[in-house]
Amino acid sequence: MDDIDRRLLAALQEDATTSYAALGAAAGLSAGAAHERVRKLRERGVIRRTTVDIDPAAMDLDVLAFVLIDGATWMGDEPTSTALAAIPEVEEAHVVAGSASVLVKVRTTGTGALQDVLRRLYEVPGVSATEAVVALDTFFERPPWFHREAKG
Amino acid sequence: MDDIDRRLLAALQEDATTSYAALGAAAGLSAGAAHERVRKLRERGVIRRTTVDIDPAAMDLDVLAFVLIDGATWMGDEPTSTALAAIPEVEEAHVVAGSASVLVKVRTTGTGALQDVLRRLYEVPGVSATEAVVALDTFFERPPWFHREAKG
DNA sequence: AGTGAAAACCATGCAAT
DNA sequence: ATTGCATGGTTTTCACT
Repeated sequence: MDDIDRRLLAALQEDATTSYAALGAAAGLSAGAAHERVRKLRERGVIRRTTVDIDPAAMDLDVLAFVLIDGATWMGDEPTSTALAAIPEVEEAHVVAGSASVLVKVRTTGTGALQDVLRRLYEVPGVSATEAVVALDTFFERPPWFHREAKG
Repeated sequence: MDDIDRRLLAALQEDATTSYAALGAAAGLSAGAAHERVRKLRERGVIRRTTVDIDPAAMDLDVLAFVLIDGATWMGDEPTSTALAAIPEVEEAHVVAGSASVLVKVRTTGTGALQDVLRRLYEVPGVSATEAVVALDTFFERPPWFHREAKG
């Protein structure tokens, strides 16, 4: 993981359709060498997948909320993860430190669907209370490590 | 935005390196037609970008926190957005309803760097208090609308 | 809007360094 | 690990439907 790798990752994160020739030019490498480095970045799991970023609004996902979940029992284990992953509207789930046990990010088509997700969250074993923080406007959402300078 | 578009989006979200021939086969279309559909999805902004999903741990981003920000003044406008976007460690920023004004998602290389981000957050005009909820473990993080069945 | 084929372009493998 | 080149596959265009 050197400077060249970081430059390749920055270019790919911005536009993964960039050709290996252009990628090489951006990193000071030939197309073949760029190809080989990217192959290894995938192999090592640094690049987890190549994907498309879809506008949630186009999918009618207009309501975003963060839900702080209090647990009556320990919720940091596998069964909780599986139960939360089974709810498609739950985009992220994290075990957190603080008064809450788990924090989930939820995206739904409306407030009615959000209410339904909260109902399903209460059916997850251990959940004793929830507090929803509803987003009114999203300033921005960007990938981790986006556009940061590749510094040695 | 019909069933075919949803099938194309689902396939691309799972693996954006899929060829148009394979994409067409998955959606019941020729390669040319699949290409044209995807071109239009990009044009309409449904597909915002083609990108790579990078493992944060590979970038030494080991600490994740959600910070609830209280504001002494109205923070729902442009200057706040710009000030928050200027902090690279801030991955997301949302105006929220509830006791807090803004919620940000922050990823840093350690607790020291997190403390530094909190310091910079206090320098954003209007910020009167912050409450950080630190993630101990991430169950999962997936794209919006991931892997949902394309139903009419 | 979709098809099928042609043409331009790119990914991928390889010999050499 | 990188280069330059060859080749096969893919993207992209186009006339037709």
